[in-house]
Amino acid sequence: MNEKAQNTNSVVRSSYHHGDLRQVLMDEAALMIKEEGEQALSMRKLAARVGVSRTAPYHHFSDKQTLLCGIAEEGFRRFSLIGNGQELDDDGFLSLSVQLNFVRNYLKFARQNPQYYDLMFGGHLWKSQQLTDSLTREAHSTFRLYVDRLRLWKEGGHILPEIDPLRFAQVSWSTMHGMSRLAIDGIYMDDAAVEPMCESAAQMFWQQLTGKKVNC
Amino acid sequence: MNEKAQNTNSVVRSSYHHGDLRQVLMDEAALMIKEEGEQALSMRKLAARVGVSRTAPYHHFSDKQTLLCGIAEEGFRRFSLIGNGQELDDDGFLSLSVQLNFVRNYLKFARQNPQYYDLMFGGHLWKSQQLTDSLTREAHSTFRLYVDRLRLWKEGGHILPEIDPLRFAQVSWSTMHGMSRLAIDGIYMDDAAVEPMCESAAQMFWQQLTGKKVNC
DNA sequence: GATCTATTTTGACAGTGTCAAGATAACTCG
DNA sequence: CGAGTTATCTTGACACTGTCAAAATAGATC
Repeated sequence: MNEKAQNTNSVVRSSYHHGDLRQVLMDEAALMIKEEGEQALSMRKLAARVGVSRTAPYHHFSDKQTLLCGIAEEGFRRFSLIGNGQELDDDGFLSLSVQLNFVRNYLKFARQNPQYYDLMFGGHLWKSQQLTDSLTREAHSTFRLYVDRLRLWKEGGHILPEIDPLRFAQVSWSTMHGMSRLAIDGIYMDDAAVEPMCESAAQMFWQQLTGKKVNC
Repeated sequence: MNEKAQNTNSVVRSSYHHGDLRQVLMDEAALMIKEEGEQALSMRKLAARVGVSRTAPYHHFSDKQTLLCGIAEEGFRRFSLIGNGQELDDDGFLSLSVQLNFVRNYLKFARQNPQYYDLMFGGHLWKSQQLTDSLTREAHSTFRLYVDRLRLWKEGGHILPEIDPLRFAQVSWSTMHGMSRLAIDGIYMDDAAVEPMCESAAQMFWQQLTGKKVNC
C-alpha cells in the first residue's frame, strides 16, 4: 500500500515484519550520527531511512532516549574489546609502553567511533538521570575494570604504595576523556597533535605511578 | 494590544521597545540552561519568559546558534577574570600550590557555571564549524594566555628545558577539561572526589614540569 | 510636522517527539 | 487445518520547535 516508503529507501522489505528492526535501527542511527552529528538524528528521518513508518521504532524503544542508551551500550561493548591491551610486559614489568598503548587505544577508539563515544560519555545521557539500567551497569563495569587493574599493580608492587588506585584512575581517565573530547570537537588541537599528546600523557602517568623519570 | 504576553511574565515592559533586549536574552537564556539543561532551551520559551514575541530575538541574534555563541563568549570573558591566579610565588618560585590553585579555580568555574562551560567547550558549537568570529578569537586567546605563561616559566628556568609548552598545555588542559566534564555530567565520580582529584592532578603536573617528586 | 530606521508583532511552514487507535502479519493451540 | 492471541507496523493527531515574510509600531532625525 505504502509504496513511497519502500521505493525511496535502499532497504526494500519483502515481508510485513522487518525481521530485526531493533538492531537495524541502532546501526542506522549510529551511522546517521556519524554522518551528520547527534543533533541531526531524528526518529522520523531514521524511520524513513530504514523504510518504516514514523512510529514503528517506538515498539522497540520506548523513547528516543532509550534508543540512544542502546547505542551507547553497544559502544561500551565495542570499547571493551579494544581496551584490554593494558597487561604487563613479557618480563612481568610495568613499562612505559604499556601505559602508552592504553592511551593510544583509548584515543583511537574515541576518534574512530565518535558516534558511540559521544553517547557513551556525553552529558546528554548522563545528566538526564534516565540511563537504562543495563547501560549504567555496562558503563560502570568498564571503569571498574580499569581501577581493578591498578589495584592489582599496586598489590604486585609495580606502582608506588602511596598511589590511590581509584584517585589515579579518575584523574588519568579525565586526561584521556579530555583529550578525546578536544580531539573530536576540534578544540585547541589538530590531528597531528594527538600522537605527541598521547606520549606526553603516558609519560606523565608513568612518572606519577612509578616515581621514575622517563628514560629517553 | 497583546496583554497576555505582558501579564504572563514577570517582566512587564513599560515601553514598546525593550531597551537592552540583547543582554536580557543572553542572561535569561543562560539561566534557563542552568535550570533545565542546554537541550531544554527553546527560542520561543525564552522569548515568552522575557515577555516578548517569538521572533523578536531574531532581530538581535540571526540564529539560535548565534545566541549560543554570544553566551559562550560571555562565558570566556567571565572565565578570564578567574583564571589569572597562576602567577609565581612571592619568592619568585613556581610552587606546587600555584599549580593547585589554577586547577582548583578551573574546576570551580566549570562546576559553578556549567551553563557557560557547556557552551564554551561543548561539541555542539565547535563541531558545527559556525562559530562567531569574535567567539573564536576569545576562545583562542584564552588558551594562548595559558601557553604563554608556560613559555615564560620555561624562559625563566622554572620548568625543565625539555618540556614543550604547547604540548604540556594541551595535555594539562585536557586533564582539567576532562575532570570538569566528568564532574558536571556525573560520570565516574561524585562531588567529594573533586578536591582530591585536583590535588592529584596538580601533583602530576608539577612533577612533570619540574621533575621533582612531591614533598609531603 | 514628515520621514526614516530600529524594533516588535502576527501569520505561516516544515519539521520534531510521541500518544491513541486501527490494521496486518506471525505464532500458538485446539 | 482454523481460531485466537500476540507482536509488529501504520495512520492520524497534538503540541512543540526554529525561522521566514509581511505588517505594525516606536523612536530618532530633519
